Amino acid sequence: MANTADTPRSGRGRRPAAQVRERVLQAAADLLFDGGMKAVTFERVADAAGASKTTLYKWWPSAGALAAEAYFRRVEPALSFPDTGDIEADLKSQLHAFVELITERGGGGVIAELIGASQGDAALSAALSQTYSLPRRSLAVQAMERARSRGQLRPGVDLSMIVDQLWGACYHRLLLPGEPITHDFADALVENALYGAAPMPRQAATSSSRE
Amino acid sequence: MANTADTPRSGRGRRPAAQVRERVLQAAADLLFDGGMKAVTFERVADAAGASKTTLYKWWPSAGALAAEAYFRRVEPALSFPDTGDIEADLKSQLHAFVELITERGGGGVIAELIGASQGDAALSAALSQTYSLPRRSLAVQAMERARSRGQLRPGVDLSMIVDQLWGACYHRLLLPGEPITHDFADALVENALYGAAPMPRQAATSSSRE
Amino acid sequence: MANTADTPRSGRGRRPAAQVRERVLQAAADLLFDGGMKAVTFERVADAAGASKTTLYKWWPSAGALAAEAYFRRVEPALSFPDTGDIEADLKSQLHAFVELITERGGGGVIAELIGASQGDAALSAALSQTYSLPRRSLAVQAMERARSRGQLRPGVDLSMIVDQLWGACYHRLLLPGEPITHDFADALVENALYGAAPMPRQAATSSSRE
Amino acid sequence: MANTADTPRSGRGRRPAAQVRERVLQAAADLLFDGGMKAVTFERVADAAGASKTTLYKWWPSAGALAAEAYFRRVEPALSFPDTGDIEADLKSQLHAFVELITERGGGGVIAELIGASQGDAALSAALSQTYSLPRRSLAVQAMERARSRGQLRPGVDLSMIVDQLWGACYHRLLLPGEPITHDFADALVENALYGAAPMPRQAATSSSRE
DNA sequence: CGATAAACGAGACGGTACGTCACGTCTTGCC
DNA sequence: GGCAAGACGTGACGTACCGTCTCGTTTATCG
Repeated sequence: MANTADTPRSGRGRRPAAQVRERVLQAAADLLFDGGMKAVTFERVADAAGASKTTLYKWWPSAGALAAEAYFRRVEPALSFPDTGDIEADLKSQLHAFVELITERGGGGVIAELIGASQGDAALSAALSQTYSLPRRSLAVQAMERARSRGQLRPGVDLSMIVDQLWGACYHRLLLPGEPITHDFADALVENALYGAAPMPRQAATSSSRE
Repeated sequence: MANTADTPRSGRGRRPAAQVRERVLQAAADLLFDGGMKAVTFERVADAAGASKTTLYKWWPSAGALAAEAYFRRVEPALSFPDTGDIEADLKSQLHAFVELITERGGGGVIAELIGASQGDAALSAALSQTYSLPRRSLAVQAMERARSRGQLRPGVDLSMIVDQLWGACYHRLLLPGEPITHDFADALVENALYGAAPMPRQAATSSSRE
Repeated sequence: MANTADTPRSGRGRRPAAQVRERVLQAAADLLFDGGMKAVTFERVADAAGASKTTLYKWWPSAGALAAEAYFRRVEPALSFPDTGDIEADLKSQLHAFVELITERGGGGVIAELIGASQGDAALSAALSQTYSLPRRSLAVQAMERARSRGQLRPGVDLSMIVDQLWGACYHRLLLPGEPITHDFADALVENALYGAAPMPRQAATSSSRE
Repeated sequence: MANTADTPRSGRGRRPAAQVRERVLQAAADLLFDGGMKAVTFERVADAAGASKTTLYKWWPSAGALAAEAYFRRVEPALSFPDTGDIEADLKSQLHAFVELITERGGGGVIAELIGASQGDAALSAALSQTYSLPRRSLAVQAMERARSRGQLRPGVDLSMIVDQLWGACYHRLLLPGEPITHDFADALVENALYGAAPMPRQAATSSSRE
């Protein structure tokens, strides 16, 4: 009943690993995009891909990890960070792209489910970190480092924290729904991260905290 | 006539609802705190509480929703927001308490798992919003409104966005691990949210500055 | 959702027992005739009759017993045994009526299910014996006693055994399907019960067997 | 490397089907013989046999069908029909054995419950027909055919009907209790089936019925 | 170039949990 | 005081996956 592909199934014996992997990831992505994470089951993926559960267990530590790989294989991350020389514009541009991703296309739900499933699935958590969150954080930090060297950011600021403040705010609204995720919201995030909410600049900008 | 002492419940007939609920929530909390979300199963909770699955299904739409109620019943939210007149101090104080919650005690993992499970469990998501995230967001916004009326925050700022920028940053590090969640991080979050990362105040802010 | 009757349900207080019984038996018969024995459940009957399970438990020892009473209430046994003076004709007439009952109308399945359920339901078994099988056996035996006194049956024959040989044969084909139950079959049963399958009358018709 | 001796089965993987079937049937028979049909539950059998419910569902369509197979596996049918050349003696011998089975040993109740459960359990009904009633009917009919060819039975008699008249009479008393099932009863059944209850042989033994 | 070993599909297996249904017992509240 | 309403513990139902394991087949590799 399975076997959605057109290739007539070469039989039972050994087949090239790459070919099997490809079919599996295709099937997993299909299931993921119209059924969510809970449709990505070793059982169902094996059936849909014409593969065997044993094979899946050999290559992926959990159904979540398989779903993650299938997802990123399909959406082709396109990891790049513009550098126009204006950090405010660059941050806004990136954040707009992110807002686009998690609101427009079905991607938002999938990302949310992946992050959700990664709590309590160590393998998926590791895969997400390595493939998704760490590279993105790193790119953003590097861009801000360049901006800081150009004098667009104060020297003492923790750049990684700013990543949390921008993207984390979006994830917050994605994972704990209740407030909308809009482009205006993205702009406000960047502006506030740069200029702050206080009416006046800090009087003595040097003081550290918790002393 | 039988069991006067230790077995407080005799047989099969109807028992007071409140009593059953209490036992169920106790059992669910126990399972949750030493086994995580995946230990909170209708099956196991019913068994541990001496209740019946049917009863659980009548009162809770999903195991996740039951876990959430059991969690909040036990950790007694203590929802309050200090108002010392100094919004920076108040925000830091609250954020420190939050950092404390999700790092020190076992609460962090549980909260993370609850949020994780709420992706893909609409009932749990609704329960979390209503019981947890919305009230907290509301308290913080109200405190900042008071601060704004005192002139400590610029009039045009979206206060709800600041909540996302502060707490969302912490959730970001909680749910997509890789960077530590520390008290210094909390302080830096508040300071940057108030004063921004740009070296100079906003250019258009000509009215007053360090001139 | 229940409450199929048109009477608008008189409320919650006490109601005349006879009225309640009537509604319950009607509802049970309805369920029985289009759903078989497995549809006659205390739960469903109570719901359909607008009665309470408590009430049903007070009056019937098991769902099977309730089904039996509902069945016999509806099909009105019409217990009578003709006596035309010709025992062969009378037996055939009765057996044809029985064949009619268990083949034509849906009665056959219900009777079979009742007998089936009575294995393992002592209350139903007792009810069936008392209401159904014993009276019928008794009527047939009495008719044959009259025939014997007229010289139409040999003196030494066990008349109750003949009942088993006639009706039991039909039940056999009803309960262990495989052979059809027809009117020819009924005729053959009566004829063989009267004249035997041996080609000649018993050689020494007086001698007993097992010697 | 582990469990060399007492625990013949280690873990979760696949095990030889025949082995599992054997254990399941043993457990089912045990439950059946001291608890009746209502003790033969997929749940309990699976537990007692150390098997999984899924496995049982794959091999048996209903708990009743499983019980039937377990029963016949244990009581080893020993299907044989003597042929001494005297049909009266042979029929009595077989009927005595049947009476023995359903009265002496616990078999009677089990058979009755199996037949009972087969009403409303199509799978069990089919299994009973195929394994139990049809072969037995066939053996008896064949024996009577041989007797008829020897001239011990009249040519026109429906032999299958005689099976119903003999065994059906016993089932009648088994399933609708009220009259005892004895060896004298068995003898009387055979004698009446052969020689009839009428005082004289049929006047015109050739007439057919219902014309 | 033919034997061997690796990898595969298929799927049965022991489990755990699901969500539902009915049982028989019990309490509450209405009439 | 009796009844409806219905919640309760119990236990079975039939299904879905899990992760492990056996089997037979096919293919690539190496002696």
